[in-house]
Amino acid sequence: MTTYDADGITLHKVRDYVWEIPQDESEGMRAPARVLASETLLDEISDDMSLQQLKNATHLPGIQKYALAMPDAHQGYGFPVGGVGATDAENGCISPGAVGFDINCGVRMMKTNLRYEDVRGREEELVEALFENVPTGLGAGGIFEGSVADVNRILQGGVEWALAEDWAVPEDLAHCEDEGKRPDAEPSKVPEEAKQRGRKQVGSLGSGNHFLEVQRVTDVFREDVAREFGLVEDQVVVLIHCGSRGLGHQTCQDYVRDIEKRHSGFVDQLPDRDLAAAPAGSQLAEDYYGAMCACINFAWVNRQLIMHRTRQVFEDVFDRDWEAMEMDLLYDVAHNIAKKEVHEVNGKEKELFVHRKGATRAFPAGRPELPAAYRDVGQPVIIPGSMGAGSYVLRGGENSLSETFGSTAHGAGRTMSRTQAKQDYWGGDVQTDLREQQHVYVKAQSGATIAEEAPGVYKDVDEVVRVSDALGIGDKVARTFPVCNIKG
DNA sequence: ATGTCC
Repeated sequence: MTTYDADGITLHKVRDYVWEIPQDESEGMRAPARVLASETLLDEISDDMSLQQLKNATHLPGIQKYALAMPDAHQGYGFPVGGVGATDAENGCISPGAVGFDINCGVRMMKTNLRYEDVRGREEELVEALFENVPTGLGAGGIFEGSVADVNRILQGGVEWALAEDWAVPEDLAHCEDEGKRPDAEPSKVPEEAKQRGRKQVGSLGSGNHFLEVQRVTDVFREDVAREFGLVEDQVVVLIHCGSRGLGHQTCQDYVRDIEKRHSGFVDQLPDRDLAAAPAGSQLAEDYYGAMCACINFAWVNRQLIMHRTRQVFEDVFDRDWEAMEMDLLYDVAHNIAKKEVHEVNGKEKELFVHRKGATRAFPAGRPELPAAYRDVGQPVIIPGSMGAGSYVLRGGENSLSETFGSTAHGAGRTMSRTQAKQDYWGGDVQTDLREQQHVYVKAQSGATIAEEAPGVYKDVDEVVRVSDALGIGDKVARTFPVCNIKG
């Protein structure tokens, strides 16, 4: 048997791109763990704490089948980014650390009918107009600023609120995961302080790896699926990557603390306090789930307002109505989320909390959750790469339901810490190189953010996507390359 | 990721 030794953790090769850490009950593992990666990616994944964190995740009560690391996995808070963990929704647990601090950090892609030649030569103008109109960075305010009562309406209604306030058209809802609204949202369970922070953050990009990028489609791999998605070579598209800002962060933080306090016995059984989980059925598990669903709605509204503002910017720059430019939403996918979903486990349908932290839902054709537009083809999966490498659109793969609880990767995944990146790169140089060598126009609030997000700090997104495609969990449909990018 | 320290 082929094995891979990673500093005290031995993985057994199950088949190409599938590696397993066998269950050791004496250690308290309640299931095996699996890493979906090529050996190249495994070399990078085993370089940080992510394999130990993945092993720790198998200790979560009620964990089903195996804890999973996607090809882009790297270490996170308690639970790896690029991790998937499904727990029994009745007798298991829910873990905020396995969702992530940025609840419903995610990405949406908006199409246009513009061609690359329509924007080439106007990058500077476009990037300036976007930077002027879309709030970026910390403390920049939001496109919409309201009262706590407004925040409550957003938390409850999701994109339905945006539609009622003329920040959306009905087609936007029809092209968003869950139609842009988690019905399980309980705004009353979101901490007051989180709502206060959220008041001024509705329609704001934030900082770190969040960005808005105009891109062009460079490659189409599956013509039939691309046609269904409305994607063609040379088409201009817009990618928006951001989350629930301080509101989601505060909510996660408060619930982790509460869980550690009120379920200390339960948490003490786990190998890492940062994995803190509330037992399914407990009041706190219910409260966290309701609050998290509300934060999910907030993040969808956040991306919706940014997208709608982008339509207005394009109207100004290109002097045409956005409808005439066919600026329609392709899809919006969550990257940090836990959801009640029904999956088959040992031949039986079971309701699970599927934690996807830095992982994308990748449902194939036929799943009832999919919107009408994609029910017969499979959902679009959007995987941002780096500013120098481009991004991918995939289609939920047939094998995802049996292999990954309907999930695949979410990005390139970092290989270098932010601190290290700022030592190795200078923002101004990265910006100049991108412009002169790759014709990519970047504008950011802070040079440090550009350094932190230098293309060199990321894994090879082509390799991540190649593995997803080979495993049949997410099929390659199209590739894009940046035109211009704004960030915090 | 994040009013990058309650």
